[in-house]
Amino acid sequence: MKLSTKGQYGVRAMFELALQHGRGPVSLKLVAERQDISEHYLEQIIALLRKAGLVNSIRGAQGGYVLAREPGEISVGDIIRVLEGPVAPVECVNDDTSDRCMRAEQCVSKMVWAKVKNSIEQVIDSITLADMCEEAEKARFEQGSFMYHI
Amino acid sequence: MKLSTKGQYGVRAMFELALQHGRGPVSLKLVAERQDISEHYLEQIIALLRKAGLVNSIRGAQGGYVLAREPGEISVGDIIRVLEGPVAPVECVNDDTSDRCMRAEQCVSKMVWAKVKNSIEQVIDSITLADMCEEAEKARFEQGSFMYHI
DNA sequence: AAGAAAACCTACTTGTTTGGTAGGGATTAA
DNA sequence: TTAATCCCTACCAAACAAGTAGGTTTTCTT
Repeated sequence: MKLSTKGQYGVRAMFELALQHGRGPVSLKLVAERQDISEHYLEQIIALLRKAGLVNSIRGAQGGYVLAREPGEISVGDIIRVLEGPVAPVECVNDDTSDRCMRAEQCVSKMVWAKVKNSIEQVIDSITLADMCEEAEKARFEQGSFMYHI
Repeated sequence: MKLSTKGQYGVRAMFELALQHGRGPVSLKLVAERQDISEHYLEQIIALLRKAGLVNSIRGAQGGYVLAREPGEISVGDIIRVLEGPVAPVECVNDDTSDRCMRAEQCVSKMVWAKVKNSIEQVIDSITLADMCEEAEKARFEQGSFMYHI
């Protein structure tokens, strides 16, 4: 049940863009620096997010990336699905797959995976970048005490 | 957010043992056949479950495996943690790791992963093999109509 | 017009994991 | 004693992860 760095980096990069939202394009260099991610690797990740329509790019000097929608309109789930594929823990509970379940016993395990899938989706689809920004703002005021009550 | 076949096969094998619970040892051959899993591969998987104390083995002819505890005392989470490691979607929310979070921003994403982790754990720790058997029994009576309302 | 800052692109690399297979040895019921 | 069964180590091919390398193209600034 692991997330690859692609998903992690992607969320962190998008969060960084959300923090700067409304203040013009942000260069990848800055994002990579602030989030401590290899710039070149991040380039490949953000290319996927661009193709998926979650960010827009501005080329040339002083260019960079901006969120394609408001931070409140982009959820963690949107980002993860682009970078990691569908959240189904096993293939057979994936909506895209027309995979038939052959026996009743398998159905029972399938039900377990479906429950896992739903609970994950409920979490990641309910948290938007705006929520994360708000949380960060809150943390800033609480002066680090935040770290102790995650 | 994928589960490897190891986890899937493991749960299905344990479920099979639960169905036969109380009726003596079940050979790996039978389990593999019924669940359509490579016997040799399953051998490696069940070895891990044995070392973790979830099943006991009886060697020799007419031997096999039995659950080490009652089906109601073994959760899906117990099985998955043995075969897939801790359920933390990212390393930094793993209890075993003494990984310090360096910046407040990272904390925000960390909080997201912690929520995901908790919701997964709540599901897999609350479903026992006994629950799965009960569900299978129910499905048997509903004569296949079960398949359509997962 | 020149230079630099940026996005964009394809290919390569290195190590790890996955999902097994091969080939035996040890134990025990019949 | 023999067949069924668990037990063990080693090996393997393919895929994936997490980057690096080395460019091209676009556009702002001077």
